[in-house]
Amino acid sequence: MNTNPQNPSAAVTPVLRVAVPTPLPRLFDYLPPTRGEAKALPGARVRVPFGRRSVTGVVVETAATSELPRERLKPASALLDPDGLLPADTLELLRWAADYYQHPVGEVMATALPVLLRQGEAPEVPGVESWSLTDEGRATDPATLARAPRQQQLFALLKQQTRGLTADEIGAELDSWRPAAKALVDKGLADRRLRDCLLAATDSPTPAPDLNEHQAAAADAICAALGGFTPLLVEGVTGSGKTEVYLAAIDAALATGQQVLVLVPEIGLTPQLLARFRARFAVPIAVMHSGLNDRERLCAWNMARTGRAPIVIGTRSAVFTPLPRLGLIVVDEEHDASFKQQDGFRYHARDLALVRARNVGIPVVLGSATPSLESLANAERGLYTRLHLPSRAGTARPPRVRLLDLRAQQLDEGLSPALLQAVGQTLAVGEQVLLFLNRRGYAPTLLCHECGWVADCQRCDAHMTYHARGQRLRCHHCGAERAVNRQCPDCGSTDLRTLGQGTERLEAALRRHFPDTGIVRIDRDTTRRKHAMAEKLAGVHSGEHQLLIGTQMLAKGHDFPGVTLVGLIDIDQGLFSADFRGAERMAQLIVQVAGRAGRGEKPGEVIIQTHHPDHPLLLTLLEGGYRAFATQALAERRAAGLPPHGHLALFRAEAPGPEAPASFLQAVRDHLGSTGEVSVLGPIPAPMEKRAGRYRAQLLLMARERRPLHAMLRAVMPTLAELPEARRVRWSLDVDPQEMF
DNA sequence: AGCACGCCGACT
DNA sequence: GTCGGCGTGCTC
Repeated sequence: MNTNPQNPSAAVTPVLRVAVPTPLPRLFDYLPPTRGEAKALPGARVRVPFGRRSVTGVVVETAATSELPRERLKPASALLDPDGLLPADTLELLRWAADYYQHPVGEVMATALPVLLRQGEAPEVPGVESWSLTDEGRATDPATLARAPRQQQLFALLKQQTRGLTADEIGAELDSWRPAAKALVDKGLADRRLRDCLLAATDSPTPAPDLNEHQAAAADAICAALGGFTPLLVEGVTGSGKTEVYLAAIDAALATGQQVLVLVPEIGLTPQLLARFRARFAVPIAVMHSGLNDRERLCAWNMARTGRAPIVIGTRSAVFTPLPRLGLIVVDEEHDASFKQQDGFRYHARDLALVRARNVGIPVVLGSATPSLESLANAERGLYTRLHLPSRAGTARPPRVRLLDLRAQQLDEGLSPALLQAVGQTLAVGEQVLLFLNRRGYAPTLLCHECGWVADCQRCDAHMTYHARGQRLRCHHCGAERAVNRQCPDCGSTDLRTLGQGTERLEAALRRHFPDTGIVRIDRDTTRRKHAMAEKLAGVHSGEHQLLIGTQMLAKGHDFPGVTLVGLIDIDQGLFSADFRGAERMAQLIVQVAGRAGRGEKPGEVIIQTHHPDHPLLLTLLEGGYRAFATQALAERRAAGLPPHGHLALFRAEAPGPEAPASFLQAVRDHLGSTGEVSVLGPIPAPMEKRAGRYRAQLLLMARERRPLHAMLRAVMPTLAELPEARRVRWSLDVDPQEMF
């Protein structure tokens, strides 16, 4: 039915090999659209019939023949991008990633495209919606809005910015501003119009500051590498001025007309960072983060694709952004776990940045105060150029770190007398204190003192956390929530006690000890509201709060110049993590938290409370710093054959009952076959077997060399979806897993 | 994943 | 008599 008798050249008509958004791990072949003369090029989207549906796919390649007989091929119904869409290097990266992570190529293509393009819309958008003052508004005295403070605030904001502000930009400054915007529009003072989505270039760029000798050497090394593939690892202690090094290198790349891609961790994309980039460069910047709406995201993506955005800053998924003149990639805080996607297409953006830089032939800069062991190993093998920023920029000096032995100490809600004393002294001289505890809520356990009953989550293998605010029990793994029991459900006793400390309890204890001190707690519970985080941080900077309590939210990115004392309340559970990466994460966390101390003029002090002051991790970290820890940890990984001295792949499966995951993974194991080069562990239940009512199991593959592991995966993956056991479970493969749960 | 087909239980 | 449960098969 598909042979066209009027077209004698049908035999030479190319076949389009199309990535279709489906979990099936292969391409689908189509004939070119019968109408329209433009040729469908690789990278262009096509509308194709797929089963009974019509979907948007991406042409990955064209071929002379198909494995299927031609008469079984359907023609594509439309070519959506006659002039192409994804450039060759982006397509190459996506195909490479689909193969490396053994993820269905159609889903990989789909994750790389903004939603609107997935839905078939045209890439060129007229602009993003923005609000600006009308001529009438500009001529209006703000005092006339005195009775409507919200409108007045919005008015003042719009007055500063003639090109208009998007919802995202207004939202960063004002809460619930939409009614005010509507009121201003109704009065004719403001209107909604379309503008481009770029962060405007500044008219007067801030001149580059003088770099110290280490910064200058690092920047020079990056600049010298421009034009060829070179990975560079910038190891800079907290406060050593890594960002200035990036900025200098970016400046050099921009000067030659190239584009620069900057990848940052999820929480790293702060207004402060953007302000810094914006103040420095006389070019517009495209920002790609989760706060954008679909149209804004497409607009930014298209600005990058068409070369109109010289700088693109984004989180993980920005690594796939098409950039025709890409000359440099920067991955800031390269050790950060948020570069690895933890569900669906489980790619690592840092690793893909390396692949992309190699494909394109450009330098890639990885920066961190606490580099991942993977990157350190590559540096040691001579694969990366290693650049050091050993000293803090300016006058700031490294903090003094002290272990505080908790054994046999009289603790008050987990606080030792020595720490309390140090906190008191620091507050007394008008300096700020940061206390870190990686556990939110009041107490992690609610226990019956009569019979030993513990409040457990019904759907997870976990205790409920007691939250004093609202008297609720919450499961931090599935989100289940219920009122706290008044009586033990087993024995009826009313003597229910809370065990252990969370940040909420710590806050209560500290308010008792320091009633006259401004105390602020920063964790997921206190920053849920939209601008709560920004407000709390502002309160810290203004000096309204002197004592900060927080979870690891506080450990990353934020700069607190007034903090001179940092206390880590309880690091012990992190010392004995079941995950082989636990020690690395713990060391990074300690160093990053400690780095919050004394970044201003005054020297800092760090106190680490522990029941294990002789723990080798702590001793090594204190005596030799992160470098010494890393050297030792790498030796241990080598001995155990673990990454980076070995390679892992993890099959996970989950189902409502415990049997199905185990039998599916056993079937996978049976299909893997055996080679001496890959060892297979499992199936074993996940460390927390039951979570959100589902039972989880895993099968771990370990190999010294990557090649036999990937060969095995490639051989087995196409058959797994066909297994009858696969129908009974949700399953996935995680290549280079970061977390083992 | 969708989406349809197909063959068995309780309802207007 | 049908509406609908989820098993199984297919998607160029």
